[in-house]
Amino acid sequence: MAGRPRSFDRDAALAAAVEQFWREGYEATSIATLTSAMGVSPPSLYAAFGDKNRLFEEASAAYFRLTCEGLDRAAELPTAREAIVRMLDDTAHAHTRAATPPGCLMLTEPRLTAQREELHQRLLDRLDRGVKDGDVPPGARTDRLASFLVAVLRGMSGCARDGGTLEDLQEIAETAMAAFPAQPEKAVRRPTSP
Amino acid sequence: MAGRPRSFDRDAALAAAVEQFWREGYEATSIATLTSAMGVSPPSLYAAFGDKNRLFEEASAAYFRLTCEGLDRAAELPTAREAIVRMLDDTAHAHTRAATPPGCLMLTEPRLTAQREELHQRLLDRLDRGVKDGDVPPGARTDRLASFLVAVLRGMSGCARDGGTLEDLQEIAETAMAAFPAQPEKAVRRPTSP
DNA sequence: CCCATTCTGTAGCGATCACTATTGATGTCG
DNA sequence: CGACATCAATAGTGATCGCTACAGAATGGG
Repeated sequence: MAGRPRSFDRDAALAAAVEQFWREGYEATSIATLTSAMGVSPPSLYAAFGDKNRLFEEASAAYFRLTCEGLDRAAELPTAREAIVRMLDDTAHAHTRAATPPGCLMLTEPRLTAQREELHQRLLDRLDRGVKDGDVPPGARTDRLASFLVAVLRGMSGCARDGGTLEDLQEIAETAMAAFPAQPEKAVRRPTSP
Repeated sequence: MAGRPRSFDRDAALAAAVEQFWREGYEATSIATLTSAMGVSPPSLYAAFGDKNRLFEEASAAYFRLTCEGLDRAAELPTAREAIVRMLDDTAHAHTRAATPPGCLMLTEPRLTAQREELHQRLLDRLDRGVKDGDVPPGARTDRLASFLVAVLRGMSGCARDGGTLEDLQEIAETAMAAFPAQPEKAVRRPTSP
């Protein structure tokens, strides 16, 4: 009932697939480049991962899981502002690491709309928690802010793809944070009319 | 010395090519879809436009020219803030028009890095003019601001590609404008120490 | 050992890729 | 009209696409 064991590390092969999809995107990545990068012949690839679509789904899910771990760690910071700053800075680093392709698979790949929506939701959740905790002003449009942040993240990814450096991305993030609503003061000062 | 005249409108065919590249990108657009959309047989296409690369260059150049016309019109507004607001709003409309594909060819296509650099330069020029005109504070980091704005534009394009509406994009633009430096006051008030 | 089972590599499937040789149609010229 | 120049359409180039049939190699159970 037992047959010949597979001769390659499935996780390592998947990681190689992640990198390929990350670097070139789904459409531009061919089975030939995948088999070459993964060190696996086509029949083995299809036996282990199904078809190109399912391999991509598994690869993007693995990528997404890692990304979310970073987001969750940043979200634990005491205030929403600190959490968002950390997320943006982590992103700047992740998009410009020499060991990995520039930019972000999740933010670039057209078919990963669902992942981007989940990213939006996670940002929104952290912002709403900030409102509840009192470190974000109660009138803040958290939904708009989350959409804005997703747009900025996307812009950072694109900038990295175009050769932007870590510093370039950090400057974008820093500039974007100027749009973050100011911390509410303990006593709200009523503006005086002229 | 004169031969048979071409039986199709070159400009109309180019416009159809622009739309195809705009909708699907360079790689995903095949000669077959182009000839179908342009109403031209392959040999005619190659005779009139060279190869796929040169057709794309001509198409993206035409797209870019139209985009720049809009930017130049917006740049004529009296202050840099007004100009940028207008640019963002025009972009929101252009990315969500029903008659054209969602998003932006220039901001999405990987190989159009040069066009994005020129966009950055145009934004920077307008911001620097704002500093010279006095409607942007002299200490403003216009280069960072321009990079930030390109990132936001890219984010808006991506949002539109994911199905974002005109209102979604306008909210992103409005939120981004909170990062625009405040108009300098006539008399600078020195902050008092506590 | 033999057999069943599962993996591996070669080799190739039909379809599509960007692109073009060939042939015939259609125009302007003398 | 005939000569010539240019375009258009069919058909097909070799290469590559995603994917798989087939045959040999490596395991565990009897």
